[in-house]
Amino acid sequence: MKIKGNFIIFSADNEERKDVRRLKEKKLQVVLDKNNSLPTFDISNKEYIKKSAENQIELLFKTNKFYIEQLYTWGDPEYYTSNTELTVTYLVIINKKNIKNMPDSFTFYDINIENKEKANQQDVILNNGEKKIQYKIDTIIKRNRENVEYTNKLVGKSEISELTAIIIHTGIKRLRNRIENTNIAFSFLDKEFAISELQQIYEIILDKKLVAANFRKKIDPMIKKTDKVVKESAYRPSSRYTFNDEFIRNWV
Amino acid sequence: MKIKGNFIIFSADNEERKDVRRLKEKKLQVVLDKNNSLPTFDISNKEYIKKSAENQIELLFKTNKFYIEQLYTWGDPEYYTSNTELTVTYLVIINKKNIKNMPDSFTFYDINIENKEKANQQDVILNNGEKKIQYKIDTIIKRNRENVEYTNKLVGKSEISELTAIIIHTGIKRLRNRIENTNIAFSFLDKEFAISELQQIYEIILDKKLVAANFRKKIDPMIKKTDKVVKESAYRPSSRYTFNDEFIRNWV
DNA sequence: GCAAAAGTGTTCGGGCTACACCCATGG
DNA sequence: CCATGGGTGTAGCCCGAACACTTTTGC
Repeated sequence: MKIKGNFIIFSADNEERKDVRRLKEKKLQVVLDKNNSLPTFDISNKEYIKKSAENQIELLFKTNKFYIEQLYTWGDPEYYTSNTELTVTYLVIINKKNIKNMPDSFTFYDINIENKEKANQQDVILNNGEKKIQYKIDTIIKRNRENVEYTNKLVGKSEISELTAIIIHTGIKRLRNRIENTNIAFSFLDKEFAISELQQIYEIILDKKLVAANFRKKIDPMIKKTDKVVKESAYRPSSRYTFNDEFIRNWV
Repeated sequence: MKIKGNFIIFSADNEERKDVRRLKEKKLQVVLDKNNSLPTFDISNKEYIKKSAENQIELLFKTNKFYIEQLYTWGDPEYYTSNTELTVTYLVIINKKNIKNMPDSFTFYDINIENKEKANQQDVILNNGEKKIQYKIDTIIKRNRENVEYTNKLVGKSEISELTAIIIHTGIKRLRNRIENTNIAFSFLDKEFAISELQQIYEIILDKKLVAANFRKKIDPMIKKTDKVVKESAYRPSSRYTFNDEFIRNWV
């Protein structure tokens, strides 16, 4: 049986400012290889699988600063045109500023998800500036006493494979879960950041606007104020904060 | 590379009554094969991996009523004495009353977790009536800005393999998460049940006593009252309830 | 009557939401 | 001076925790 590992790599990048004076807006991004597939790695027989994954990320981006966790193992032969039969996916969060090098074939695509009213179908547009990849995903929910089962289907044809679309979908769901229960949000940012930057990470992952005053209070125990002050916009400068290492939550 | 699938199968059984008049107490149980290992299945190249897992459970227990979800894929060669190099684990919840048949080599072990005060070490005792398997698990937590990493280690020697111990540990953690966010609790019970039975499922999974009055209110939207009344104990009979199919939550 | 379990109601506090309001900045 | 972002305070609401209390049953 042939096994492959692959990565769903998320990052958050600043878009162009709408107005010189205003804040930069962040976008959630994902890395695709040039053939619209996810970056892969080989699972060596002699190496701890997570170590293989970590080593590959270090090799690809020449940094050891990133978040990584196992996402899911896929084994539906229908998804494949290749002869791989099992794919172990790792979810990675990386701050672009830590990337020292990257294969030419990789590009970061902005993720835009539309059709939010219709929860069972999502229109996704991936955009790397040069190329746009569009697709629709249906979510079918089967509920009964024994189970709640989600099945995702790619609707129609797309440049992207069904498995890739489903992995992106599953990855975003995992991010949404993790951002509420862990400190993953900080992995998107520099060591020191403005609260508004952190809020933007929450907003792009949860895909909704948050009230700044309330957000500030909610994340207060997770952060520490530094004595540094930086101007993000043309307006009042903000203090820089860091992650509070003493913060403990019942991480799941 | 050699791949195996295996199962961490949970069930809840009634213990002996302490007093004829009192309620039966439930115990969380797990299935082990006779060599203290977890039941396995073969991952066929031609079959959807989840289907392989489901088919095997159906074959082993002669029922199609069970809950199943993928738990994790393990690949640390240190864990193995055998020549398997990758193990995909599925978590299964089964109500014993639905089991029509079972291999002789399987037994259900009660799970007792002690040393609760010391959160970083757990004493586990598995007991099937005839045999007791004891072991200790250490949880090492590494926290930093990029990650919160849990590493579990089997302390000392045990009749159970380290991977098996870790899978049980991980399975219980998953159950705890799922019981708060999904309807898995109902998979342990008959279609119709008393609220106290449901509460016992929550209690054995969360490993703490709950206040009946509050529990009742909390789960009220998830259940429907039937007109059936049954005596569980020698005292006031309870109404039977069923899962409310209309109940919708943001299942993760 | 009593103990245990089924079931209802009330109070309290913490956390989230909404929102008013202040300060700081530069165009 | 005004738009925008940084930052504080407060009032209302919902939900969970604690607990008092009633009802039902068998011994």
